[in-house]
Amino acid sequence: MECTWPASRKLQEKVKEELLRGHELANQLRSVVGNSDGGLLAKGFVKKIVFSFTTSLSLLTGNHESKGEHIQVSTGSSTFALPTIVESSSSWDALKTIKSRETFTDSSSSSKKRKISHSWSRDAPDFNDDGHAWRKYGQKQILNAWHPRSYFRCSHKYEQGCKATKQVQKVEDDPSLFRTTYFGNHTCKHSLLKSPELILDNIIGGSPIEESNSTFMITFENRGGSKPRVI
DNA sequence: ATGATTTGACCCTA
DNA sequence: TAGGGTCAAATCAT
Repeated sequence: MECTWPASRKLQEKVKEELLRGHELANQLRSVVGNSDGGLLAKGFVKKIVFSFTTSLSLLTGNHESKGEHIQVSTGSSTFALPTIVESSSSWDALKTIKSRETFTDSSSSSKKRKISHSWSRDAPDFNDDGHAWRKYGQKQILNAWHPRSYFRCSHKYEQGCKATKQVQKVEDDPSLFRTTYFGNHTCKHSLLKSPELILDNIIGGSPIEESNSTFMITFENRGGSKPRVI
């Protein structure tokens, strides 16, 4: 009956920290690459990013034995599986905090809605600091969720055909945080980069990551812009 | 007056 | 058919 909630939560917090850090560094890397050839600076950032994600993945794979369940993480060009860190039978709530409906698909889950191939989500106290102009076009109460989900599209959708959208929902465990899930790339002129994709070598595989030969791509739909914006 | 938000209805997908 | 995603008219804010 009782689950391993506290331990899992602590772990999740750590993982979240690391992933956010990775994202932060990725943004810096994009700036560097965007302004110049990159070179050594870019390499340094890439190393740090790799380390962040390595730490996260080690936490996910090292301390908790998989029971055969996996979360599929779609990164656009590739999909890899991570073992879940919750007990399969004990904690639906915990599972919910980890799995975004669109970002992750669980083979045993009953998630019904459309599959989204490019998405990325983050938890932050402020959901409107991503440097883009968004326009809210809907809000819905979601089944089994305490908080409604808000739907935003790029303000330049019609003038420039930008297809970027995002969904914002309060984190159930921590209502002071907003979980923002981004879909699609910004194609509007205000975007600094067209497709912020990072290809990282030596990541993942389930084995020591430094020694892995696999390659995977991380796609961030949001950009660390500087333009203050209003929703 | 204009643009943004709200909200109920409708559409689409699993 | 249920439920998430989007539309669009009404309302609100500037």
